[in-house]
Amino acid sequence: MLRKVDKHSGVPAYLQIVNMIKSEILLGNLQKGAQLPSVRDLQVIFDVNINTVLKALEKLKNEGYIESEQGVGYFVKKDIDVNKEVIEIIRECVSKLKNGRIDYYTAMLIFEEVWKNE
Amino acid sequence: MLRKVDKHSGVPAYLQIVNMIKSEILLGNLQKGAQLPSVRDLQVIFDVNINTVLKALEKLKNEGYIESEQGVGYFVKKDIDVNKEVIEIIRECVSKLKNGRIDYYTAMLIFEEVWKNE
DNA sequence: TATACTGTTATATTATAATATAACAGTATA
DNA sequence: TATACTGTTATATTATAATATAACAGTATA
Repeated sequence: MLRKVDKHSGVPAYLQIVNMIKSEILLGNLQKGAQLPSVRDLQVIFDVNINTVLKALEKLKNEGYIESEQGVGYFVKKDIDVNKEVIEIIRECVSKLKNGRIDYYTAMLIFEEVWKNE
Repeated sequence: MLRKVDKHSGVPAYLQIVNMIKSEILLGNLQKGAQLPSVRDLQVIFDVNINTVLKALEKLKNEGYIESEQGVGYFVKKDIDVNKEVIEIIRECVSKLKNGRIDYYTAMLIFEEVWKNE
C-alpha cells in the first residue's frame, strides 16, 4: 500500500518511498511488468517533491527492481518470490503482538535487537 | 548491545544511537539508575563524532529516558516495563524466520507492511 | 591541591536531503 | 497534427546531519 511519507520519522523520505515500493513488490501487490503510477501521481501519493520521487525511483532502478521508458512510464522488472510461509509467520506474529499492548515502534526496536543478537 | 552505527543504512547515525540505547532499556539490559559509558567512550563504541553522540543523548533526555549530571555521567531515568511475553513472541518469530532463507532487511519490510495494513 | 576523569558549549565546514520551479523530450491518441 | 499525457534534465535555495576542533566547567580522588 502506497501512502504518505512520515515526515517526522527521521528516516529520509526517499528511503521510505523505496521501502514502500519494495514492499509492494515483495508482497506480490505489484507484479512483474506492472506499471507504477506516473511520477506526478506518486508526488501526490507520497506528498513530496517530484525530485524526491525521482531519487527513490533512481535507486530502485539501480537495484534492478524497476525500469523506465521515457514518455511511457515505470514498470516492475523483478518479480521477487518470497516464501508464502515466511509471510504467514510474520502475519501470525504481528497478530499476536497487536493483541498485546505494544506499539509498532517498540515492537520494531525489540525485533531488531533480537535479530541482531540472538 | 551497543555497536557501531551502520553508515550505509541511510538512517541518520544519531537515530540509530537513540534506537540502540532505547533497545537496551526496553530489554532490561540497562536498568533504572544504571550509568551509561562516558560520551567519549560512546564516541568510540558507535564510531561517530562526539557531537553526534550528544545529539542522540539530548533526544533521549527530552524523551525522559535518561538524565545527566555534569562531571559525573549519564544515567537511565525510566525503567520501561515490557511484557516478557511480548519479547518471547518476537524471539520465537525471529527464530522461525532465521530457519527460513530470509534476510533481516526483507523481514523488516514485510513486518512493517503487514503491521500497517492488516 | 594537582590530575584525570566526567559533561557542556561553541564555531566553522562539508555533504546530503528536500524543496521550488522551469524547460525539454518522448508517446499515445482524438 | 494538436493535445495531453508520460519521463528527464537542470539550477538555485534551505534545512539537516555529521564532522573536526577547541575550550570551558564540574567531580572524584591519589
